[in-house]
Amino acid sequence: MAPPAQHGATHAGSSKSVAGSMALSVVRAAPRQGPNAPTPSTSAPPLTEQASTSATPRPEQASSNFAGSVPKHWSLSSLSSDGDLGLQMFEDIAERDAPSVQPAESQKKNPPRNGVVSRTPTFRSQRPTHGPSATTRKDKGKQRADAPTVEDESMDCSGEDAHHDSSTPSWQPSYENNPRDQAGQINAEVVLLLLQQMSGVQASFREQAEVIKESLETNKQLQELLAQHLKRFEHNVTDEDVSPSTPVRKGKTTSTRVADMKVQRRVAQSMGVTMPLTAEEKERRIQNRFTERVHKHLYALLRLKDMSTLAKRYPPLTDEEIESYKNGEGNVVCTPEKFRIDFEHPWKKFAFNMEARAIVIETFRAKVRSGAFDAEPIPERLLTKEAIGDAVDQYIATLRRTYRKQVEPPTKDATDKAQRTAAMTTRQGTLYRSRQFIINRVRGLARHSLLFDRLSANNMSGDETDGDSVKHSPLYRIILAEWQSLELRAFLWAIDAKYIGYWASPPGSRRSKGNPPRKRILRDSSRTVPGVAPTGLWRNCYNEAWLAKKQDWEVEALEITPEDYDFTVV
DNA sequence: TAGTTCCATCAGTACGCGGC
DNA sequence: GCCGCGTACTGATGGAACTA
Repeated sequence: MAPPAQHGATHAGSSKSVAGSMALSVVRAAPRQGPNAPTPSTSAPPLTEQASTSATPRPEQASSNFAGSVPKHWSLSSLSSDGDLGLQMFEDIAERDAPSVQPAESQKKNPPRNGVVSRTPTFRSQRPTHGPSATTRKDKGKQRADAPTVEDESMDCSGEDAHHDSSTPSWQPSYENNPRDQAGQINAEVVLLLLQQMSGVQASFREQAEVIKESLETNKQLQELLAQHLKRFEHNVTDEDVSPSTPVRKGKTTSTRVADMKVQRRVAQSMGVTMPLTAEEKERRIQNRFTERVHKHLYALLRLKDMSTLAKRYPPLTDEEIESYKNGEGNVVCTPEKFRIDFEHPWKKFAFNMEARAIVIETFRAKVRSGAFDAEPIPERLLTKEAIGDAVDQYIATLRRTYRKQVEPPTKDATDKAQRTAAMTTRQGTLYRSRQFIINRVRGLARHSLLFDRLSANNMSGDETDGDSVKHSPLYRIILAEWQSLELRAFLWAIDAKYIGYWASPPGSRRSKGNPPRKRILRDSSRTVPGVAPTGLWRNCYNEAWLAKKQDWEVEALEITPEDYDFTVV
């Protein structure tokens, strides 16, 4: 596979350019090493989750397979209602088996479409073929209209519907009163039919039991998986170890933990589960809303429509103005009506700015007291002068940055460089989240969460636009992170291929909406940068040549786990 | 219309430097 | 040594683009 040839399509195109790279040799070598090789096999088209987890039917599969054997409104959730399930099963079996004992005339009325039984391989396909085909079930509505319904057959059992008495088993010894009973040969056929019918019903019950058992097992596995995710989710919030056997890197930043939580939420969503907000997320929302309100308040005091006029509207005070302010002449004042900030002088030590700061705080408190935010009140603990002051100070730092940019605009090169850097950082974040997602979503990859617990977005390799301009669809040239070993790179690219596979054909639905994941390729011209090496990884995660260049104390600080990590991707 | 990726921009944090 | 400021780095956020 082409390295992160995240799309299979890039394999061929990049193979030539990648030929000289060491990474390719690893990637290419993988298929020859067999399935048990330590490096992941990535030569095949990106594996989908379906392929990787085909041994056990997923809940989506289970429920869809079930659709062929139980009424359509039935779902996994129905498992909680045994009584209902039993009734639905009985209805289904009775309906399904009915055609086998229908009078010839009735069978002519409802022949299987195309005369053949065409089915997809489902649980049901393992059953004896005496049941109805999937195509006959498709006509269920019409069949119910034309042929006896389940309810009709139930009535037959009670002997209330005379025209079914020859085909419907009854537990009452009725042959003594049945005219045809007197012709013993007919009775024998009836008995034979009954025996066959009972045998079929028993077999159906056994099959249904198997289906339910499998479904319960699938459901149980799903619940276990979700429980694991929830546990990890909570763990991310509390930053406590799940167990001694799962060492977790403590150095993850708050924002990375937030990103991890979002990934967990997306994983749960892909399984049809909505996770409740954690305490940390609730607190963050409150804090963010508070900060946003303070910012808007300051923005209103400055009477700004947008940031573009900040420096023009608020030039620094002249020496004369400063002197006048100090003397209290009243020519230069800072009031809510004539609010002003001097972005050249210090924010917390320049008297004029100190007064401006106090005005922001007091007017915001007055705004709160007037009931401006009563719809979604701000907690009392955030209404202190200190808390409001902190929020103001943070925003002033941003405003000062904006001011300086307007007074001394950066050069185009500097702007371009900053934009490229920001874009690459964002892509690293996207890469991290997508890798986290597939690790958490695909059961067979779950064990690699141990590795990802020690990684952050800034540990991912970067990339840059391949070529002078962005084309559609754009190609991104990988920037290698020097600290990563070849095995780790190959593993990460294999994970990327998995994600592409999942994105292209998510289980139970069509291709994912939205832009495709970016295509990343390795070129001969690909740059190598030192990158940010995480601590606590296994020794085969780090590049030996890179380690050899490090000082002893630097290597020690990495706290390398003295074991090899098993990068196998199945 | 919804969900995803991308980019540009905003915002928080850490660190270095200089003045006091 | 402390404090304020500037800078760089990093992640979050919002809107555009895109597609099912």
